[in-house]
Amino acid sequence: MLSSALPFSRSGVNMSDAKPVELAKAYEAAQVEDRVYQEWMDADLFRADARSDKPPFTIMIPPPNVTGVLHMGHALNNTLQDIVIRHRRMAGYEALWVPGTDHAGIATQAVVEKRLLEEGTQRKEMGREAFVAEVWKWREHHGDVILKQLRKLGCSCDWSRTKFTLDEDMSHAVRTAFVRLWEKGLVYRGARLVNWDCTLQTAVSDDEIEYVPRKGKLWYLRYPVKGEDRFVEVATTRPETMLGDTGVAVHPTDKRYGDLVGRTLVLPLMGREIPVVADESVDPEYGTGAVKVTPGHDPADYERGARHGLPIINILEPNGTLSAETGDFAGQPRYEARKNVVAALDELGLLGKIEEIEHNVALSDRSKDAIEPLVSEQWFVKMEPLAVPAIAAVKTGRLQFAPPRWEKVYLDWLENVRDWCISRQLWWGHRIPVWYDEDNVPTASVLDLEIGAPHPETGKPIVRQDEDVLDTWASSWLWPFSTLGWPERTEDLAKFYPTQFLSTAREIIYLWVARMVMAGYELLDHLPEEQRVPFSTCYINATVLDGIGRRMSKSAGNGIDPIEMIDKYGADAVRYSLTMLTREGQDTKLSENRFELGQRFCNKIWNATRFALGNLDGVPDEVPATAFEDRWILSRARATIVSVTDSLDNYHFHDGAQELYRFFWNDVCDWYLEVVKRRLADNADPADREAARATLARVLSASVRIMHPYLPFLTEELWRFLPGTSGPVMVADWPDAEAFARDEAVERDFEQMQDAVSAVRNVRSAMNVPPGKKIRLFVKAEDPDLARSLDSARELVMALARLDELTVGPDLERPAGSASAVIRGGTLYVPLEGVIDLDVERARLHKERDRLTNMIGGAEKKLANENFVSRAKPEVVANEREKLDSLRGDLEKVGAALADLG
RNA sequence: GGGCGAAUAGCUCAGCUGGUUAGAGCACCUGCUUUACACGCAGGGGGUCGGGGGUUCGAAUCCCUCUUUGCCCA
Repeated sequence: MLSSALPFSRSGVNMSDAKPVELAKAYEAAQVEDRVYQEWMDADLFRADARSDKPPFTIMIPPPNVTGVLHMGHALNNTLQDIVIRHRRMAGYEALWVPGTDHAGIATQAVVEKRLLEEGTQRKEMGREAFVAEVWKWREHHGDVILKQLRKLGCSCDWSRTKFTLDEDMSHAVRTAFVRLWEKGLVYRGARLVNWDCTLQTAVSDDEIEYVPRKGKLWYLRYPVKGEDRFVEVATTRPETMLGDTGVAVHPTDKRYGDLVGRTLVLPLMGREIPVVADESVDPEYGTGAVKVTPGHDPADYERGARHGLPIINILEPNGTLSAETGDFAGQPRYEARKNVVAALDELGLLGKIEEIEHNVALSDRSKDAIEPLVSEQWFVKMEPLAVPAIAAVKTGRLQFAPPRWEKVYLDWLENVRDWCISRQLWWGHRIPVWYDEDNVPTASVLDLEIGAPHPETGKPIVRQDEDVLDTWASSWLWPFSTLGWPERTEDLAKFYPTQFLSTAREIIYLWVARMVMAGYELLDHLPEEQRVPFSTCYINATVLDGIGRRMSKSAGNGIDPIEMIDKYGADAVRYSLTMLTREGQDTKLSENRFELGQRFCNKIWNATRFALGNLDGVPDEVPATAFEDRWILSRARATIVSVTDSLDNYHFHDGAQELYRFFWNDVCDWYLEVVKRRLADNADPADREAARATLARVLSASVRIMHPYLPFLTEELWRFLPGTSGPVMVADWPDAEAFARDEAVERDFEQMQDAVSAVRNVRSAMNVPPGKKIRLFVKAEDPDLARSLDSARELVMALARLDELTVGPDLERPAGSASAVIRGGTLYVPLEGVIDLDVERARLHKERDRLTNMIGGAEKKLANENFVSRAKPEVVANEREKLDSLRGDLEKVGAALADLG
C-alpha cells in the first residue's frame, strides 16, 4: 500500500492492482482538502522562482489585519485572487502570490491593552518597551490566524515570502520612504486640527472615521451684545464647545444681522468679548443663521477663524476632559460639561429652545467614540505632488479599474486630496524616525541615532526620538514593493514588480489603492515611469451582504463564518458558490443554503468522474473521434475552453463559473455520459468502445484542468486517478483549445437530436408512459436535415428516448392512436394505442397552437410594417421572414395533428 | 448635501455594444432505485422585464423623470 502522504500518487490504492479505483459514493471534502494542501506544500508548489524564464504574474494580497479572522469578504476576495493565480500558473506564467498581514496599529494595541486591563495593569504602568514586547508576544500566540485560514480556503500563496508590516526589512522600507519624503520636503510637522479619538487618545485620519446618524439635540444659545440689551441667538449640537468660542459668524447678505457685523458680543460663562463677523460659508437657512465660531474644535470654524484672524482656544485635554481654558468647567468629562453648560446658561436665562434632531455624528472606526476635532502637533505628508502621477496612471490607462466606474471614485479623491496625517499617538507601530537635538531641531534618519550623538546638521547632541508612531497605512502603501525587498534592488523586485492584479474592496480605494500608486511612482524612481505603477488592474470586488441585504458585521451578529461553511460544505463548494453568486463589483446577498450549489456541483463532478474511471482502465491515448457524439462533445469542450479562458483573462469570474457548470453538468453529464454508456458496455463494438473511452478521457482531462482554479482540491484529487496524468494538476498545462476540433454542423445536428428526444420525453411524461416502457417513434421529417441528423443519431435517440423502434421518413402517415409533437423540420408520432388520453393530447396541442399563433401574429405585424422592412438591416428582415415561414409550417403541422384527433 | 449602483419568474441573480421564441440555480408541481450521482434523473407550471414619458421601424437593453432601495464620500 502506498501511504496517503506520498504526493500525487493514487493515495490509498495499490498501484499494482489492475482493478479500477474505488472512489467514495459521495465527494467528501473533509477527507481530501487538508491532505491535498499538505501535498502541495510538501512538493513546494507555491514557491515562485525569481530566476525563472517564464513571464511573471504577481499578486500582492491585501494584507489583512494581524488581529483579524476570516470573514466572507476575505473568503471572496482571496478566492478570486487564488483563481487568478492558479489560472496564470497553469497558463505558463511564473506566478507569485505574496501573503502577509499588517500590524494594524490601533486595533492591535487596543486588543492587547484590553487584555492588560483584564489582568489589572495598563500600558503606561509597563512602559513603552515592555508594552511593545507584550504586543509581540501576543502576535506570536494569537496573530496571523487568518493566514492559516487562507490555507483552508485553498489559497496558493507563496508562504516562504510571507510578510508582516513590522518585520525588520519592512521597517527599513518604511524608514527609507519617510526619509526620502523628508528630504524632498514632502513630510512636515505642524499644529493642525485633527480628528481626535479620546478613548484611544490618538489622532486618526479622515478615512478612519464613519458618520453615523444619531438622534441629538440642537440647542439655541443667546449671546448678549456688548453694551446693549439684546442677544444674538446661535444654534449648536455641541453646547460645551461654546467655552472655546472666539466669534460669531453670519452671512454677509443676511438682513437680520446686517447691523451686528463688527459689533462685540460677550460670551456667557466665560465673559470673553468676541466679534460678529460676516462669512460667506454660513448657511442662513440653518438654525438662526448665526453660528458660533469655535476654531479649536470644528473644521469649518477652523477655516472661518483663519479667515477672520480669530484666536484658537483648546478646551479639551487628550482624554476628553475639559482643559484649564474653561474656568469652572475644567476637569469635567465632555458630556458632563455639556449638561452643566446647558444648565448654567439656562440659569442665566440665556438658553433658547431645544430641538430634537437627527444628525450625522463622526465616530472613530476603532473605538466607536465620537471624534473630537482638536488642534495638535502632528506629522503630515504633502499629497498634491504625489497625486499628480497617480492621476496620470489612470488617465493613460496604465492602471485600469475593474469594473471601470471605480476609476472615477479614485480620481475624485486624488483630485481633491488633502494632506495625510501620518502620526499616531500609539506605541505599536513604526516609530517616527526623527530625532531632536537640545534645541528641538529635528532630523530624519534611516538608521537609529544614538542619544548623545551629534545632530548631523547642528552638531549638537541628540536628546530624544519622536514619541509618535506612523499610521499603519504608511507601511501598507509600500506593500507592492517592500514585500519584494525594496529599497534593496533584489532579484524579486526586478522579476516581480510591477504586479498585475490587485483585488480589494471599494472602501479602500483611497486608504490604500491610491496611496500605493502614489508610493510606486514616488519611490520606484530607478524604474522608467511606465514601470512604476504597482499593479495594472485593480479589481474592486463585491460586498457580501447577508440574506436580507445588510452588511455582515460582528456587532449585528449576521455574519456567516466561512470556516464553518468550509467544514460543512467543503472549501471548493464555498469558493464556487461565492464566485457564482458574485457579479463583478455588484453587492451580493448571501445566505447559508447558497453553498449547496457548490456542494452539488462538486458531488456531480466527483460522481461523473467516478463513473468514467470505472471504464477508463488502459484507455488508449488518442483515437480519432468519428462518432457523432464524440465530435459533438469535443467541439463543445473547445468552445468551453475558449470561453472560460477568456473569462479568466478578463477577470469575469462569474461568467467562467457559469460556463463550467453548464458545460460539465448539461453537456458532459446529462448528454454525453448518457449517450456514451451503451458504447462502454462489454458487448459494444471494441473499436467503437476504444474511441468512446479515449474521448471521455480527453474531455475529463480538459475539464478537470479548466475547473482547477475554481475547485482546486476536488480537481487535484480526481486528477491523480485520471489515466495518463503525472504530477499535480495544479502545475499541469492549461488545456489548448486548438487541440479540440470545432464542428458547428455536428453541434447543430446534435441540438436537433436533443429537441427530438426532449419532445418524446415530454409526450411520455404527459401520457404517463412508465419510464421503463419502450415505445415506438415515427418521425415525419419534411426537412432532410432532420432526417439526416436523426439517422446519424439513430441509436442515441433510441437509447435516450427509450424506443424499441424508430422510423423516419419524409411522408409518413400518422399511426392510429398516437400522440404527436412538432419540432423544427418535422412531426413526431408516438403510437400509444389504448394509453393515450385524448383530452390531454388536445390540451397539449392547443397550447402549442396558441403559442405559435401568438408568435406568428407578432412576426406578421412586424413584416407588415413598411418602416421595418425598409429600415431594419436586411439580415434582420430576412431572419424574421424565415422565422415566420418556420412558425407557419409548425402551426400547420399542429393543426394537422389536431385534425387527426377529430 | 455630493457621487455611484440596483429594481427582470416566489427567492438569488444572468441577459455586453437595441433585432432569432427573456435565461440559470433554488423553491414549487408530476413521475422515477434508468449501467456515476436522490448533493440524483426526466417532465412541467411560473415573469412582458419598478411607474411614467421619450428616441427608434424596433427597447428588459439607449435618454429623461418619478418611486423604492443599497453603497461610498462630506
